Amino acid sequence: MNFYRSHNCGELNVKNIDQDVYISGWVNKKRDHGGLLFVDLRDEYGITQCVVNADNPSFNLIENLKLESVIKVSGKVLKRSDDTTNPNLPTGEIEVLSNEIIILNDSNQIPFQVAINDDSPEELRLKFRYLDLRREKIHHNIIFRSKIIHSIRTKMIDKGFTEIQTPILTASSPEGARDFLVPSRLHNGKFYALPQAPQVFKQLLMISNFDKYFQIAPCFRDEDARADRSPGEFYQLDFEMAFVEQDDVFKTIEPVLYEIFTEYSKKSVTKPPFIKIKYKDSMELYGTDKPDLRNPLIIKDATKCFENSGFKIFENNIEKGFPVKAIKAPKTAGKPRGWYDKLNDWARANGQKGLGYIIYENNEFKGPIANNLNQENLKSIKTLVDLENDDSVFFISDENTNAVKFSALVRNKLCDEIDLLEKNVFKFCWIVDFPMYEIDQQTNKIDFSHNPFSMPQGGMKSLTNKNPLDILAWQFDIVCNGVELSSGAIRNHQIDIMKKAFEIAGYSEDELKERFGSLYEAFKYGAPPHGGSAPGIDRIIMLLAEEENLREVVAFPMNQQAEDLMMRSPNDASENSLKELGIQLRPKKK
RNA sequence: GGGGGUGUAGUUCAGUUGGUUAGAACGCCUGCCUGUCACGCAGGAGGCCGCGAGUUCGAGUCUCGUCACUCCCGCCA
Repeated sequence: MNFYRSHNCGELNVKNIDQDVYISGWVNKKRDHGGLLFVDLRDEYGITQCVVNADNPSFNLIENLKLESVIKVSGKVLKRSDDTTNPNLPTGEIEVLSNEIIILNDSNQIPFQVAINDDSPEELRLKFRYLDLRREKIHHNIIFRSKIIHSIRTKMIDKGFTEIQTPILTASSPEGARDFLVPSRLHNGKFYALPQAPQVFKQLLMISNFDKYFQIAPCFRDEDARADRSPGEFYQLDFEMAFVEQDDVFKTIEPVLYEIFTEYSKKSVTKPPFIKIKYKDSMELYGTDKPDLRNPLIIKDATKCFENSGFKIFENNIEKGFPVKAIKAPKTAGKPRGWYDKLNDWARANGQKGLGYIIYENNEFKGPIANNLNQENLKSIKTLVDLENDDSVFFISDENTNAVKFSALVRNKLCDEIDLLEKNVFKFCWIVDFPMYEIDQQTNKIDFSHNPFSMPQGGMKSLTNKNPLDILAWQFDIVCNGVELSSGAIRNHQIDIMKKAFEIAGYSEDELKERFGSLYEAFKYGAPPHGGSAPGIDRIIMLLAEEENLREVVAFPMNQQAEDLMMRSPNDASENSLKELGIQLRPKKK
């Protein structure tokens, strides 16, 4: 009890009848009957109807008060008559008959409705984020976020993890994204970098004999945004364990994710152990390394079916070394011609020449491609994708990388079109056995395909004996409903293997020392084998809150251009600051 | 850096094949109203149709450019 409230706006009920109370909150709604005024007073805990009679000295004041003003209402709790109770409100059986009303802070005309959840322009919502955050849905998302993070923290600590903070102002580390730089005043011309992840620090903590480390870690990357990728900054459940193998990491984090997802959602959740899909298989079956397993469609390689088929377009492609991919669309033979045409248009809009298809109906193959093929080819296709009556099958042919990418799109599109996505379920899987190296598309040179911290499978033996492109890494991702939640690895903790790994990617020992100086040194003093992962907190919450966009689960997000419209960030630096930092601007020509 | 979508009142949206004075709902203002809870009734204000060119007798509508927001690709675990 203090000056402002004896109760909050959500707790009064029939037990409080006849009590003198005082409550404070925002004016959510007013209903003015001339001689009688209803005010819905709102705080975080609920809404209470306050009645203001015409003989109340504050009547005129409140009648003219703008919505979202903050007031304190003192009065008596009355039971509402049966015909005036509101079953939609927890406080709907009572009301507060106002006596004294104090305006604590009045509001200007609000730029968008707070009491109603309509679609306001995102630009306005971000500019007036404090108003937006009052609105029911997003307000609850932020509370939801807090609960989930609390729960994650408890579970990690219960599992024996130690929470440790690592520096924000640090040095550039070689994760691969662009760094945010912070100029140093004490060292003119030098810069701190914000961590892209606490990667190096968590490995150093392993070397420091912290057996199990975790942190709800802020990460900063200067890369372009997506709906599921905040520009600038985001949070990871960063964890690392000493003396572990890949399966130990899996066994540790699987129950945490399973429990979080079952506690905070009504959907059914994959039970541990989550299935493991090899990277290579995932690319082949789903065209992506983050497959949505709610989608039952799979991709088949139909290249052989079109060899010497008489269908010139694909045959020419095959001669160039391009594959043909096939995806069965079950029970779509009855779809009108327009449906197929529309998919064809969609394919063109996505940069393809078209989207071929064959319809299998009444034991006959139909459609433009079918007419070009002989029965033998058609039968091989039927067997390949297991065509049943009334199914159709779609074909993608392009240069391999494009074909794989586009077939993933087609797989999603068809699932969407035929409404095959399994509902009310979170489907987890591990993607494992990522390749250690890949060919850089631009330079045509061998480079690390993930980060260079991972241990190659087979260790030094693989590095010396195998074709680099055949070497797998102890590198894994966890994927849920097509969203990549995290990636992790068993790390490379041995200098000689590291030297060799870098040598293969074309980096000298000097470069290794330059980029990994701290780890390179530390590995000389007894580094335990270790590994870990870092699930994205924002993405987990986005999935659980069933939101399509990260901004809906972040209190103060930036827009897609990485601007904070409310704080007006980024902004110019004052001449004074620049001078002190020894920085002269070099404006880019547009 | 590239591609798609959107841009009309404070907000959500409608606006025909290019054709009078650009509409509706919510919000706002004024008045009325003692039982509403999406209160009701009557009246009213509010528009550089994102911006700039162009085509046309005539542009919210067509063309080009540009800006903003958003989604995607590139980039990024």
